[in-house]
Amino acid sequence: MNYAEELKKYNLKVTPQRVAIVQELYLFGHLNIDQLYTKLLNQFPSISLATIYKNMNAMIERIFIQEVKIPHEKSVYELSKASHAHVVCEKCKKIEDIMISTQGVLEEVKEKSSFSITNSAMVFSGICSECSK
Amino acid sequence: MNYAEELKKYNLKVTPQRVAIVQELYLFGHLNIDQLYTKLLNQFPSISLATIYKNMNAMIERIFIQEVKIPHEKSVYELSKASHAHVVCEKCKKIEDIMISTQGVLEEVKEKSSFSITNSAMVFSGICSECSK
DNA sequence: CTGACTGCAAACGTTTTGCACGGTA
DNA sequence: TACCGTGCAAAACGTTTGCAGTCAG
Repeated sequence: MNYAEELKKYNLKVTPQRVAIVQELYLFGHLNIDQLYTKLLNQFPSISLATIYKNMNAMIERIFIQEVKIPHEKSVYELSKASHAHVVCEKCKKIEDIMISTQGVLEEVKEKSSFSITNSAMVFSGICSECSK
Repeated sequence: MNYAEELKKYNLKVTPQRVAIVQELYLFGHLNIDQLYTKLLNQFPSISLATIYKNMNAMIERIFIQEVKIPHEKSVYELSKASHAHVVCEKCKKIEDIMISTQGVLEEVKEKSSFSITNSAMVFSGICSECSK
């Protein structure tokens, strides 16, 4: 993944801090603000939380990254990608993406709600295989 | 619905403020903190936001009420009830409950994730029939 | 060279806490 | 009566803003 190119695609200037944010999200998949801040501090000992917030907001506005709201947890952020659901381990807090076929559910939702649906957010919680050992 | 009885079931002392909170949630289905505060101010002109937060936390702890996290919106709160999904109108912000059969989806999730799932949070966004006129 | 980005400090909005008083059981 | 809940004020927390200096294009 060429982080700089991706940033340009979204009309964002390429700065080292932004590249690092995208890189961390690419490598770790899902991070909350604190986790991101901690990781960036290694590369940029004087980086400011304000910088992170400003950049997150800029990237969210352009839908380069997205917020994932998780019951009982802090929000995490991920690079935008094809629509997918999330599973969260209630014990170790690990988050995984899963692709599920939503047609069936979406049809049912449209039938029962009379809304025309354009987006869905599905988060499933439970215990992962490691934690259930 | 007997609000006082419900509170007792959850080991919560019955106070006028708590009864009012439960009543508003029962009548309106989903409210965020500000909406709840505004409504309660009518009945209790000197009620404090601190009181509302303390009570919400107590009721959430006992799972008498639940937080619903909605993409791009403030969280709303509802009385606990049988598992269900939510649809949100992106224009008028109306929220509705819908009962959908989750078996199919849940099976797919279990297959693809190796998590044992105990909870699901599904929020579908779109435009309601009134707003699409 | 110009406008945008960074980091700092201050401001802001939301939620929590401590305390004195009052109400529930 | 003993404990818990309420309301107020202050504190804590997370996020945003303004500004001066720096950097990307």
